[in-house]
Amino acid sequence: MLRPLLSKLQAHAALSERDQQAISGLPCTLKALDPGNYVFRAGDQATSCYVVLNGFVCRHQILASGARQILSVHMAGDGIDLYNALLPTSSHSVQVLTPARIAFIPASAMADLMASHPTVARALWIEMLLDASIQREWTANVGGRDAYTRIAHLLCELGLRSEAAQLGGRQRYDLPMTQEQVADATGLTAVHVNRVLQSLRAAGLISREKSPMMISDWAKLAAAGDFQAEYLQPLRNAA
Amino acid sequence: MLRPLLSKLQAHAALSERDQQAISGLPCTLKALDPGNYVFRAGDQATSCYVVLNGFVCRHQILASGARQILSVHMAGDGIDLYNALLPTSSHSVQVLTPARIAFIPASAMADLMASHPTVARALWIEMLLDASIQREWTANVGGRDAYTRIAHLLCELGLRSEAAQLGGRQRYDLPMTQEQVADATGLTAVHVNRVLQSLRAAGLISREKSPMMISDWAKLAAAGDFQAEYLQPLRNAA
DNA sequence: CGAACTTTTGACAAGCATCAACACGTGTGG
DNA sequence: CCACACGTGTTGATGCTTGTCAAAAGTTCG
Repeated sequence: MLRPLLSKLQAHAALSERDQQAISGLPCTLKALDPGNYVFRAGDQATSCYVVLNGFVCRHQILASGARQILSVHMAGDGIDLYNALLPTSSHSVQVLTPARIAFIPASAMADLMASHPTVARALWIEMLLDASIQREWTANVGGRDAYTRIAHLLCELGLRSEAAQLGGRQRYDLPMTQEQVADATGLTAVHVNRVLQSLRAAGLISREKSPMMISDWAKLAAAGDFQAEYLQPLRNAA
Repeated sequence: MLRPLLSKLQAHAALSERDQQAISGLPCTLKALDPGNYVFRAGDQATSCYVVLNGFVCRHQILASGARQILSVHMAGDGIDLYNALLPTSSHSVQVLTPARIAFIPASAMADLMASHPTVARALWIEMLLDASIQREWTANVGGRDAYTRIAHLLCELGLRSEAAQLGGRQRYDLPMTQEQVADATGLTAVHVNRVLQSLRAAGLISREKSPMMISDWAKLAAAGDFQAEYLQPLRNAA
C-alpha cells in the first residue's frame, strides 16, 4: 500500500532489502476522503503522519481576512508531516482537494523506523529538504511574480511533479484542481485565474481538454513561468 | 564561537556534555562580510554550512522580472543550510543584509556530527522543522495578506525571534533592514513600504527612534498583523 | 429535470506600482 | 572645511494589475 512512498524514498537513498521491508511493513490505516474533508486541523495534536495514495491534498491556512492560502499541494506518493513525532502540533491544516485515499501512519511508528533505520532516516531527511525547497519557491512565486507568470510556474511545477509521480507526462497530466483552488494556491482570485488561464490558452501555452491539463508548449510555458527546475532537483535525479 | 548555535539547539533537545562539546568543537572559519556580499551563490557547489554570529543575513532569489525576493531572514544564532551535506546544491543565494560575522562549517564535519551524535541530529532536525514552519508562514504572508497586515506580521516575527535570540525585547529590538530590504521580503515596493510604515506609526503601533525598531503596542501590532505565534512554537518553548 | 458547483463575462473600484523629484544624513576627497 | 556623491527615506501624480460584485452560461450528478 505504501509502495508510492517507497519508490519515492528509494530515489533519495539506496535502501537495503531490510529498509524496504520496514517501510512496507509500517502500520497504517487507510481513509478515503472527499473534497473539503480535513486530514488534520490546525492546532490539533498531531499523532499521525500521512501518505497520499491518490488524489490531491493541500496544506492551507485561513487568514484574518477570511481568505485561505494554500501552502502546498501533494499528490500520490507524497508524504505529509512525516516528522510529526518531533513537532507534535502544527499551525496549518491539511485538507483534501479531490477525492483521495490517504494512509495514516502513527507518528510513533515513524519515529521508531527512523531511529532503527538510518538510511531510511536519511531518505526522509532528503524528502524534507525537497519539501523545504519547494516551499521557498512558492514564497518567491506568490511574493514576486505577476499573475501570468505565477500561474504558469505552478502549472510547470505540478506537471513535473506529476511526471515524477508517474501520473502523466509534463505535456499532459491530470490537474484536478478547480480554478478557485488554483486561486487560493497562487494568492489570486478565481476570476483573475480564469482570465489568466484564458490568455495562456490564447498564447498557445496550454489547451484545455476537460480535466487533464494539457501543456501545448512546455518550453514556452516554462519560459513564461520563470521556471527553473533545479529546485526540484532530487526529483529530477530520480527521473 | 558557536555558542549562539549551541544554546539554540539546547532548546530543542537535551544535549549531553559530549554533545555540547562536539558542537563547540566543530571546525569553522569566521568571515566578516559587508552588506551586499554573498555567503553563497545560487548554483554553486555547497560545501559549507553557515551560522550567523551577528548581523542579518537573508536567502534570496532573483526573478525573471529582475526583482529580488527575500525568502528568509536570519539573525544571530541562526544556522543556514546546516544540511548541505545531503543536498549539495541550492537554487537560491545567501546574502548579507547588514555588516555580519558568519561562521563557515564544512558540510562534511556537520555530517559526521549528525552521524555520531543522534541527539544533536534530532535537535538539528527540529531546527529544520522550525525553519520550514516559518517558510510556510512567509508563503501565507506574501500570498494572502495585504501590505499593511503583511508588514505588521513581519515586524512581529522578527521581534519575537530577536527576543528569542536575546537581541532585545519584542517591544524594542534592532531592525537593521532598510525599507527596500523590507520591500523585497514582503514582495512590495520600497515606496509602498514607506507609506505603510507611516500609517503604522500614525496608528500608534510602532514608532521610530533611528535604527532600533520600537513597537509601541505589541498587542495591537500582532492583531493588525494577523500574527499567531504558534508557528514559532519551539522557539517559544525555549523562552 | 433540477440543484449545486464551476467557469465565464462585464463593469467598476481599489491597492499597489511606477516614475520623478526632493530631503536628509554620512562619508569622502579636493 | 566645504563640495559632492551616494544611499536612504519621503512625497506627489498617475496608471496598471488585480480585486470586487453580480449575473449568466456550462457542467455534473442525483
